[in-house]
Amino acid sequence: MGNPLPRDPIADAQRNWERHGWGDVAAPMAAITAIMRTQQILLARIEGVLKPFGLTFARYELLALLSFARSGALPMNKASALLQVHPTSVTNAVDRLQDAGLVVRSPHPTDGRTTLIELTAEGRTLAKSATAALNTEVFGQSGFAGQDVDQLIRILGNFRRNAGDFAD
Amino acid sequence: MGNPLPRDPIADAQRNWERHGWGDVAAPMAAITAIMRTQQILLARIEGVLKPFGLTFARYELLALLSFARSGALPMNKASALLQVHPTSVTNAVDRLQDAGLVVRSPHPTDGRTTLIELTAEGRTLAKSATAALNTEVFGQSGFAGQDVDQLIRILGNFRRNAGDFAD
DNA sequence: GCAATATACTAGGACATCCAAGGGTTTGGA
DNA sequence: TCCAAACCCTTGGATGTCCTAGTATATTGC
Repeated sequence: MGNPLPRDPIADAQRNWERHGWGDVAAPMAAITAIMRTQQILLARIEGVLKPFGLTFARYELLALLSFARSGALPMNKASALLQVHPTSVTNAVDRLQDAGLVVRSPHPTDGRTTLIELTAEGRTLAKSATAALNTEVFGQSGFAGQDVDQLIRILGNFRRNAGDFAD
Repeated sequence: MGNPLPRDPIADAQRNWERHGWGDVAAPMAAITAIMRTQQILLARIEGVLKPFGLTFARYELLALLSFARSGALPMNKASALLQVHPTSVTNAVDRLQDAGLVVRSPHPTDGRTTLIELTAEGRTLAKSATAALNTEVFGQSGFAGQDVDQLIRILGNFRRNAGDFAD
């Protein structure tokens, strides 16, 4: 989307914050802005790898989640909770995955309100291929040093727990 | 969007990865997934604080950027580069900010291709208020320990440099 | 000087996310 | 037993992001 900038725009923002008398929150501001930007970079890489499979990250995540469920099926509300996205986002993803023949909707055997999402054979195969590609091309070359990976997992894990993501 | 889960879904995913023989990339996968989720949490907090001001994060970022430019004006392509988003995203944000009377478009004095975005008095005032609110309600209570903030800035700064964000 | 190339912005389209609302199903207490 | 409250999914609308053209203006090179 552009060439490298001569200077780090986030470091500049941090300096601006300090210059305006907000030095006490300049560092967390910079950290949070860096998280936003890093997410954007990673998402672009992931989408790039998934594109040849006809998948987006949102759809891949759902496919991967289903592939780890023993039965290959999950209620939509369960998927929504585990992926931590709004139920309407799951509806949207399932619509498209179903159109692509990768999942099917089936009624819950005992609860008439619930819809199960079920992986098709084709969906399971594609999930495997896409995962292999992501492992090789993204996770295997994340650009994070081993020790930094551990730091990130620890720091962000604490943050997510405090934010109410999980009780653990 | 939901209550806390009994267990950390990302730690579960990491275990699944290991169980399937991808132990060598399970940790980076978990770190990257955690970044995605953390971004989502932070964005929701920020949007919540900005909503009373009639702003979204994308619009706020542009407003804040302009407020730090000495003249209060920037070419659209410059804004696109500094915010590191696609030019069409800037067009979109400017359209809405202009409708709200917070910025105006003006022609570049010497380059007929370029459009300048200029902060209005109203826009400058709102930027100040919104920044104060974000500093108090988000950056001032980020939930990150002081030392962890430094770690994040360092780790993500290295990542962004390697990703080609800036030369520095 | 003029054509070819590069740059700047915008229009249209595909996706994803959230919120608000609506219709069907279960559950639980009176 | 039965109705209100709770729960589940979907539809419709607002935003934001990106990509692919398309139009207009500048620059370059011959």
